[in-house]
This record gives sequence, C-alpha cells and structure tokens, in this order.
Amino acid sequence: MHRDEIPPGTLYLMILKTLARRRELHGYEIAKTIQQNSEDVLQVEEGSLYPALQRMLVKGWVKASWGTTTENRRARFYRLTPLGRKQLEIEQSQFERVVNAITRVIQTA
Amino acid sequence: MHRDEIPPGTLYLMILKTLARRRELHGYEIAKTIQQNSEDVLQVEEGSLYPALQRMLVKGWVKASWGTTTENRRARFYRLTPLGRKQLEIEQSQFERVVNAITRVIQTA
DNA sequence: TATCCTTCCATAGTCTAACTATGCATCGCC
DNA sequence: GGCGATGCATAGTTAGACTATGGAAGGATA
Repeated sequence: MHRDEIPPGTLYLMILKTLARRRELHGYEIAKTIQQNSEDVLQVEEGSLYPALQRMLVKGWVKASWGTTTENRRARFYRLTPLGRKQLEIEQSQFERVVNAITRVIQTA
Repeated sequence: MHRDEIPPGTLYLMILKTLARRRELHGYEIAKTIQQNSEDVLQVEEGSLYPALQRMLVKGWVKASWGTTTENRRARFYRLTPLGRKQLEIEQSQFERVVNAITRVIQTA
C-alpha cells in the first residue's frame, strides 16, 4: 500500500497531539502511533522524526529523559511542556483554518 | 487580519483548480481568485506564484500566451493542458487522502 | 555459531518549494 | 509630482521532510 509524504509543518502538530494524551512516549512509539492512527497512510520516517524532536526540544515544546522500555531497551522518553501544549493549540487551529481555506478554494474555484 | 502560509505542494492544487473552471487567466487573476475564494485567509505571494507557474509550464500542466487584459495591460494568460487536468485529479485525491489521515491522527491521538 | 529482523537513536546531506526583497513597466487618481 | 494598484520576473534565503547511513541491543531461527 502506497504511503504519502507528510506536508511540511504538520509533523509538529501530529507529534504534539500524540504526546498530549500520554504521560510520555519514546520516538519509536510516536512514529508507530501516528502510523497506526492514520490507518497506515502516513509513515513517519526516522530521518524526519528525530530531527523534528530535536527541534522541538530546542523550542521548548517537549522535554526528554532517558529510560528503558517495557522490553528493556534503552530509549529516550518525551513529554509535552506547558509551552508545547500552547503550541499544540496554535498548530491545531492554524491547521483547521488553512485546510478549510484550501478546501474552499478547491471547491469554489 | 493575519494570513497563513500555504503548505508546500498545495499551491499547485489551488492553481490547477482555479484554472480548471476558466478558459484562461493571467497570474494576477489567479492570485486574486485564490485569495478571494479562501475568504482572505490565503495570500499567494508573487514570489511564490510566478516561480510555481514557471515550473508548471515546464511540467506541461499549463500553456501560456501573451495578451492584454480588459484594462489594456500586458499580461501572460495561462490555460490548463490535458496533462494539467490529469494532474489536478491526482493532486486533489492526494490532498484529501492526506488531510483525512492527518485529521484521524489529531483526533484519535 | 551465524544470520536476520525488529527495536531504538542519531546525523549528514539533498531537495522542494514558499518566502522576502528587489527590479521593472504602465495606468489612474489625488 | 507622488502613490497605489496592476502586472511580470528573478535572486537569494529558509524550513523541513526526505534518503542514506551509522550504531547498538534483543530475540528468533537455522
């Protein structure tokens, strides 16, 4: 089954939202969660995910701590910060706003 | 009123769709049409539009011819090619597919 | 034992495309 | 004269998702 590329910018939104409902997740879990929730349409490449998480750390949207998974593997766990939670709201409303606008254009046009 | 940036890739879609229902339009008209149909949410910058039209010419999605506007100005008119029409269908279904997937992620997550 | 898949992290480098800034020209209006 | 709107176009910047690649550790299997 063919997978599509993720439109630049929306990766942040999906990561933020995925983290918002959990206490903490590590990178691999985030990727798998997004893939599953998109019903396999979206595939988050590792070369996209980890740089994005680094940027989000710098921006202060997430915090990270090293730990071990249930399978006893070394992993880095990410948690949303209050700033990240605010950013999520911004990104979400922005997304809806833009998608609605585009939809109007390609319906009305 | 704050305007949002256009997600990379969707500009093609909006231009194609805008041209699909007209015989021909020049660049400035395309920009204004998109802006109006989006209810002023989307602002197509000239520095985005004209390079995009050039690329679409190269791809063979549009044809161009010089003429004069109703206001007697020199302008370049663009028309959709059959290839452009096919591309429109591709872009449109791709857009819906991806947006639906993202929506699932940010609702389910 | 060797091999292979999966899980997990990370970086380097490429590439697309939307952006800002800038330049040009003409028209109408004040 | 100046200014805004109409029109086209290019140069250079930037963000961010991608490919490719590297590593390490676990479990399964031959």
